[in-house]
Amino acid sequence: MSQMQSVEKQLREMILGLEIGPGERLTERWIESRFSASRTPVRAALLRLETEGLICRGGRGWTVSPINLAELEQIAVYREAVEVAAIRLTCALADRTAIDVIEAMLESCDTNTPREEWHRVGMDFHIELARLSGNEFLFRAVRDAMTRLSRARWLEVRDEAALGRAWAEHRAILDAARLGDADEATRRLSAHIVGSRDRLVTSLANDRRGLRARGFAVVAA
Amino acid sequence: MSQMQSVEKQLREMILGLEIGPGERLTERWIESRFSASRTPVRAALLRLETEGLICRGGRGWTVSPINLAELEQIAVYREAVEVAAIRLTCALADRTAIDVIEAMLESCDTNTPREEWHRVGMDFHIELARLSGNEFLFRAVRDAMTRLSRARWLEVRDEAALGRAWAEHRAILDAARLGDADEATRRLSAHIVGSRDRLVTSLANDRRGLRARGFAVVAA
DNA sequence: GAAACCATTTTGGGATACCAAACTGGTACT
DNA sequence: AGTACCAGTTTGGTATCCCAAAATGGTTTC
Repeated sequence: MSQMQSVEKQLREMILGLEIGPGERLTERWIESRFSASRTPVRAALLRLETEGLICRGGRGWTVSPINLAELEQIAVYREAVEVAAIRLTCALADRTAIDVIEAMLESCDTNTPREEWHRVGMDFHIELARLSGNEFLFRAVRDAMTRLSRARWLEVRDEAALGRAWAEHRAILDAARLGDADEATRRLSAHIVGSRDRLVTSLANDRRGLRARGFAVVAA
Repeated sequence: MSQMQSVEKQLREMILGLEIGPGERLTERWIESRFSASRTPVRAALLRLETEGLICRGGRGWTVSPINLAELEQIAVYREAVEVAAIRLTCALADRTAIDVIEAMLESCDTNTPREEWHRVGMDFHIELARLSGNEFLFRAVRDAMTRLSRARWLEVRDEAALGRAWAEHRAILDAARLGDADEATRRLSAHIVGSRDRLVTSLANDRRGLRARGFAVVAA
């Protein structure tokens, strides 16, 4: 793997894992020394992460994108449109057995599963479901949207009940899709996404003070 | 403007303007000398154009993305989902007077207008309509999709009647949106996009031989 | 004490040198 | 004639150096 890819991957993981907090400043020189790479691959990696929305140019220098509540709401609208289109395509497929693979993914989570795994599976559910549509653009759109939501979802305070409810909603969506009932699957998926958005934004808005205290920039617009 | 932006802009225009044909190979050194820039900004520009899908890594070196018929069909599905979501938001707006600006854009085209202008307005119609939704992600999605479709649409053989029909469809979409009739606007928009896609793919598939003879790579998948 | 000013440092943007891998063209051998 | 092989060239990937602009911090001035 080239240094460019290596730096990009590691830096993305640090940002998504909140090892570098939202709003923190980045300098090319720091990254350079941190990953023992020269500036050329570092700059290439920064350019790519910028298009992913994980970092942005903050006047002079680079900034890890703050968590933006208005943006989270817009992303929810966007992903709803795209995920609905994807599941409608999937419901129209003759062979929908691949849905079982996604269901198995859900089943692999139980009360002993670490929170980090729940988080990953929760994202992958939507991403893999979009992949089934066979449409590369719908798939990428969902994957990119989930990447942008990842940090906010990790910060969201979710109790055991909320996790279980989301899990059940995922199951219900799959059940409708397996039967090829596009309208029902769409209704359930839309409700799930809208519900997720509301809980997410509410949770972050409430914790905004605490998150800022931990050094995480959470902005309203 | 930085050299990076300058190279990116000029190279994008050359690709979209088919001055560099689909499928052609690019070398960093050629671009370097062509635009009198060093490899650093050239490399940055290439990385950005890659994320736009205008160029791709072809094993060794860079290749101007071929026109891919299967991809065009997938993009049509994608943009339909996104544009429909956008126009529904727009129809729900209290103030829809901005629609008149788009209508004025359409009106500026008549039989004396050069073909290039028709092409640009045809794209901008969809982009600006998406912008009205106020959702940055829907807007970007439409803009990026139209960028990817741009070269193919330019190559499409369209007679006077087809241009007029598309123009009338655009008008009809605006009329429904202005009244706030989301369902009717959606129906007309969907039909328009599906029709465009069919004409586009059919036209390119028929002309594939001729296009290849002109040095334009047109692939089926 | 605050504000204006200037020297120093830091930073991103750009230029260039170097390298290993891949490609090219020709040659020798069968 | 065809094929295997090899030297030379080209190319993207990387490291490093330079530069102008912006930030920084201390000092002077009012």
